[in-house]
Amino acid sequence: MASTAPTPQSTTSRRPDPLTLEVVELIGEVVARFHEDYESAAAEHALTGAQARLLSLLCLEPLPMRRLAQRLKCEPSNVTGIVDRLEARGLVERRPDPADRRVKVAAATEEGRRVARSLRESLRFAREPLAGLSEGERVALRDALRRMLG
Amino acid sequence: MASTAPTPQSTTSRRPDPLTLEVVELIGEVVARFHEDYESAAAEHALTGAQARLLSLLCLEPLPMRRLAQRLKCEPSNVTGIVDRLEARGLVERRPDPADRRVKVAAATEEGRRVARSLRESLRFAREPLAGLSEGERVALRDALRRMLG
DNA sequence: TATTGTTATACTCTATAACTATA
DNA sequence: TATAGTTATAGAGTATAACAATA
Repeated sequence: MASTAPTPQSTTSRRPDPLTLEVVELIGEVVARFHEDYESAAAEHALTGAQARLLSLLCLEPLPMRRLAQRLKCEPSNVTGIVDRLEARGLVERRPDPADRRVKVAAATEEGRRVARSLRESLRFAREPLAGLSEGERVALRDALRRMLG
Repeated sequence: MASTAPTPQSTTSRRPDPLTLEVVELIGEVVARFHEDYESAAAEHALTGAQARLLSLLCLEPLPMRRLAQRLKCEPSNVTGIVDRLEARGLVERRPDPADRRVKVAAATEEGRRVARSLRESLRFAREPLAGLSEGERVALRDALRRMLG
C-alpha cells in the first residue's frame, strides 16, 4: 500500500495524525454498536448486561465470588446481588468449597448454560457486518486487532 | 493474500467459521478495553460515563432534551436528571427555544467545553495501541472498519 | 389532541463501610 | 489478624406512567 510520506509524529504524541484519529473514531462507532447489540441481546433473554456478562463467565467455568468480582472489575459486594438474582431464576447456583469453608463457588446450572448459549447465538453484530468483508479483509482485520491488543 | 479454500458458509449462517469467530472475540476485547478506558477517563474528571457522553454531544452542538435522549438511546425522563447534575456543576445550561416554548435546549458552557476537550485528550486507548501499527496496517484497519460499519 | 419536558416510582448497578464466619 | 462473603447505605442510570405547559 502507499506509504509515501513517513508518519511525522508518533501516535502517542499529543496531536495524533488524521488517520489515527479516524481509526479512533471508527473504533468508537464499533464499540457503541457492539454494546447496544449486547444489551439488546441480553434484554431479549430478560437479563441485564451485568447479569449476561456474569452468566457467560460462569458458562466457561465455576468461580468463587471473589474471582467473579475481579473478572467483572467491580466490588465483591456487587456480585452478591447479581448472583442472587440469577440464582432466583435458577440460572446459577452457589456451591460450598470443601477446601475453604469461607468460599462460595458460583456455577451455571444446566438451564443457565442453555440461556448463555442462546444469548451468544443472538449476538448479531460483529457477525453480520463481518459478512461484508472478504476472507483477506477479515485476516487483515484479525491481525491488526491482535497487534493492537498486544 | 492466501484465499486457498472458498469459505464454505456465509458468516451470517448459524455456525460462523473460526476466522470470523476469532475476529468477534477480538472485537469483544477491544470493546471491553475501550469502555474501561472511557469510564476511567470520565471518572478522572469526576463524571459518570453517561454524563461524559452527554457532555461530549453538547460540545458539538446544543440540542433539545428530546434529541439528546434519541442520541443517547434512552428515555427523555433520564436526560432530565443527567442534565440536572451537569447543570449543577456549571458544565451545561438550559436555554429556551424562541420558536417553541415547550422546548428546552441544552448547551455546554465554556467550562463544559473545556472539560470535554480535556476528557477527549485523556482517552489513551485506541491511540496508544494504534502506535504499534504501521501506517499500512492502520489504513487496512480503517478500511475494514469502514466497510463493517456500512 | 398531540408533543415537550418533568415528576414519581421502582429496579439494577455501583462503591464504601461495617459485619459474620471462617482461616 | 487476615480473608471470603454478605449486609447496609447512598448515588446514579434506566424504564414506565402520569402530569403541566404549550402547540
